[in-house]
Amino acid sequence: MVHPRIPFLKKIALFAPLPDASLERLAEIAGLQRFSNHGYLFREGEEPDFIYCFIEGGIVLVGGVDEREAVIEFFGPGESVLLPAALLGLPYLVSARTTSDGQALLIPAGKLRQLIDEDVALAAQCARMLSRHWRVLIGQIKEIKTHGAAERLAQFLISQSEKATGAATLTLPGMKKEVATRLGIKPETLSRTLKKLRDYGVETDGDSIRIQSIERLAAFVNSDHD
Amino acid sequence: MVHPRIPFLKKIALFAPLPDASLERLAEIAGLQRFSNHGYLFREGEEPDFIYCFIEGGIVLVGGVDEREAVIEFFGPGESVLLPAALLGLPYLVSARTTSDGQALLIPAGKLRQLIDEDVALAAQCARMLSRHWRVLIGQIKEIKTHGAAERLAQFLISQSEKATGAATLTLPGMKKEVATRLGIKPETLSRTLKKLRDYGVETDGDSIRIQSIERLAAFVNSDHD
DNA sequence: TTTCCTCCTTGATGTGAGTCAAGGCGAACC
DNA sequence: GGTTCGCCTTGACTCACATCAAGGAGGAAA
Repeated sequence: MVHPRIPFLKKIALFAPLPDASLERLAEIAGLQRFSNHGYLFREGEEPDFIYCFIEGGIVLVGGVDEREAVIEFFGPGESVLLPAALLGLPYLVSARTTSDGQALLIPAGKLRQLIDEDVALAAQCARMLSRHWRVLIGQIKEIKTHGAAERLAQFLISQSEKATGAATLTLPGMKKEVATRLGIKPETLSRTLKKLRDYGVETDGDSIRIQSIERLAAFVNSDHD
Repeated sequence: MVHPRIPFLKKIALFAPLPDASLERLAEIAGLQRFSNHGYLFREGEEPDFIYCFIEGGIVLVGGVDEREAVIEFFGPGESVLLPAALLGLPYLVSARTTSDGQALLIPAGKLRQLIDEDVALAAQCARMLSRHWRVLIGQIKEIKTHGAAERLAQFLISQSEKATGAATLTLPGMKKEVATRLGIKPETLSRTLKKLRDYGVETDGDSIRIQSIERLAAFVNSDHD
């Protein structure tokens, strides 16, 4: 008798590699929830109730408020957020705004904290996933500190395209103004910078972007162009 | 018969909360090593051999090379680095330059990867420590994206002082030029910015800094001062 | 003492991105 | 249809920080 939520758990990178026994324990406590676009799933400063694992649709993690808002990263299907806050039982450092309709698995933070002290497979997998997140953030910090706006945008576009070579088409994971603060720039600057990248084979049409050659863009990122 | 390296392990935040059984397993594989100032402990791109836990002295984590160098963070006694790379078995994303003489516990990455799949206490503790690091990095990203140079410097000085109120004296954790890139600015700008902060009660004398009132500095960070 | 470093500071000038302000464009609604 | 509203783009101007260039201060070695 397999639990009906197991197939959903298998879609989440954090849980997919776990043995059946662990998955079943998680399935017991997990809940499925729909959400709609342009809302907040949770806000900075709140106590951690759940971790969110996205089955469909996605969110953008933002820190700070209004004019001092910093977009940390976009998250979509298969990804999960809030593990750090849940494990430590500390208030969220960020808010999550939905970027589309969708549904998410919610795992209660308290129960997860219990499980992690009893289940090696789960604990080890959490550590590995957190390690991956750490590396993503390090990459972002290096990029902000060492590259200008145009290079950061180019790198971001490359990271958003699944392919690693040739031409690619992608859809921006959120509104342009969210993409702008993800890159640490203003919407006006994003607009101008996208125009500059036309010279390097980047065509824009609304929130859909076409890269003529990923290699060419990548060359631009790594060039010193003094 | 207690292992002689256990007292050292107890000084490391990552391991301190672990039960004796876990500590003994770690003690078996750990080694103690001295290092001297102005050298590299490891470099970006290398395969992970060890995680480094600092007993005495410290390092600065830097990404990139030379003129495109980004200082990620300073680490000192009780702290540890490279857990993410070790757990995933992926090449280092950063290099470590020593900022003083000192000694570190080295834990072999391969052995640690084995242990973590067998020892719940260790795995859970790694997950918690990685969660803490995640939150530190998120804080840094928010700060870079939402605050100007003077505010970032002020916040950094506050974070470096142990106290949370009143007056404080602190020593910069590295050379001024390293502090500068930690803040995402140039050494010249750091110099000028420190001068500006004199108006807010920050006195500089070489690498030693005196803050007259932490509350006053904190107020400056959070003010919009338009 | 001298030279020769390396690190830091200071001043003059340059520039990338921010700010301010106007308008375009599509979606939703009456 | 027309109106409104939110998102994006564009242009003119500003400013924070970078760059370039010239010392100064301290330490090490001869």
